Amino acid sequence: MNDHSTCQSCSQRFNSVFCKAKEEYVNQINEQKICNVYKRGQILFNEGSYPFGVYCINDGKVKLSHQGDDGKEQIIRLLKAGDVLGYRALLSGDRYSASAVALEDTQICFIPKDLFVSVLKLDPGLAFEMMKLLSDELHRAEIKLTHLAQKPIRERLAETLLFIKETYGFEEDGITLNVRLSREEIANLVGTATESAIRLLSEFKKDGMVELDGKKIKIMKPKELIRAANLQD
Amino acid sequence: MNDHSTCQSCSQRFNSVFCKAKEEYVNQINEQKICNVYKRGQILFNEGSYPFGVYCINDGKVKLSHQGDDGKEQIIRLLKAGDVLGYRALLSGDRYSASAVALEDTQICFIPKDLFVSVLKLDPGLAFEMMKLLSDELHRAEIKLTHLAQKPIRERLAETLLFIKETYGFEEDGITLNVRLSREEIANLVGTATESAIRLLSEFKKDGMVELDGKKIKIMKPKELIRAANLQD
DNA sequence: CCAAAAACATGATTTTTATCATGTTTTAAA
DNA sequence: TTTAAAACATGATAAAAATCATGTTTTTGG
Repeated sequence: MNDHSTCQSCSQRFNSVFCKAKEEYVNQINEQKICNVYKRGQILFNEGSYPFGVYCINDGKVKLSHQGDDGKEQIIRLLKAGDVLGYRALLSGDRYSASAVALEDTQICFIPKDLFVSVLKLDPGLAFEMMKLLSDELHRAEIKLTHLAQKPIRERLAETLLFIKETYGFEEDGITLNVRLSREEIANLVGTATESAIRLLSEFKKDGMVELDGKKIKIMKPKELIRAANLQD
Repeated sequence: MNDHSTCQSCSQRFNSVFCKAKEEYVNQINEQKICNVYKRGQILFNEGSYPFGVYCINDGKVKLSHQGDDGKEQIIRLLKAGDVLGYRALLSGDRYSASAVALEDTQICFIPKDLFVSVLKLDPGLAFEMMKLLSDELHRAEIKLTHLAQKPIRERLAETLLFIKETYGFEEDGITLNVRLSREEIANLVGTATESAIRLLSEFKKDGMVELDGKKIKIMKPKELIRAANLQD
């Protein structure tokens, strides 16, 4: 289960924030990190528990989601190889405000809190990268917030499909979204009822914009999808 | 218009992030900052323009808002004395993604980009404070995102009134919210149509939870308002 | 391979929310 | 002060979206 060699060089291969740290610190991190494999559906951490470090995805996919007051899941981020997670709560000095679950079998490195914090103190370059990362996330969250408040569900679903494409890309065929999400998960990403997401996806299919084959989603007409998302930026 | 002495000691008086910097840097900031007074309705900066530094509110109130794709305003933050703004775009290396407007006559210090960045590089304590600030904002944005996706407007309006109370507090009477916002601005904070916000406020009044006197809003039954907001946390 | 559960799909209905219309009140500028 | 514009208010209507109901298909564990 615990395999150092698996991601000995992960921070080099992928351009995670840790690449921006000074070499000596990168080496320190590589020595002390702990690598694990999480099966599809396994929980990395749970909303409400205390952070003991940060996670860096070596290979695989992870969803980060809030539990709404009525228990409904809201997916707030999708993560891929090279992405870091768990830093928000750690830097705030909070418990986790979201849960992280592997969307497929995933290799993940764990960097202990003390190491992370001490390197962050000694290396302004890494600190800047973290600030940039946080700023970018904040930006994304604010845009999403505005769209959630102002755009109809049809547009938000189109935008979500494009976002999934941006995040995980296509399979070798160049049209199939490279991730398997349930309709419920798509709904929880869009912020709508599952039935609504299903219905709209069927509409998109009827319009020829997508093709549906179980959890496989093929983007047939990207340009029309962009129009359906009604994006100005 | 430009008055150094006005807020010579602002970073001491209010507990802004800059207090956490080392004394020599605080002094440097105090020397180089530029203070201005903005009249109610005046723009500090506009969405799409480039940041040349960060702003620190010495006294007064500011709203930060996005322009939705159809031109509708979405207020994403309310700021008060001691708060810093403009750092998100600067740290991301972006243009401003939001506009800042004074809600009343407001004293604001401007700290040039180069100074801010150089102090940030030299002082890990300040860098940590900035990371904490960003993390907290990100947290707030994610919670708001979930509520926007999952809660009905009535609950969100109640929550917004409580949020205004948390941010600006009460007037001397202990019940009147200490800020004047138009119904439209309240709607743009809640994320709904102006008429809906007006209607719900009237309902709250009928239920005896608030009293309305023009733009003055009095919170008569805070506990019932908390119940109406249906907050678990 | 089979059975049960979960996920998907779609129609009908209800609820929520936005929009439109119209009148009143407040605010601000001449 | 007066007057036009903006903000506020509220009813009526339309549109959007959630919920409920029911059947089908796909997954998954034994």
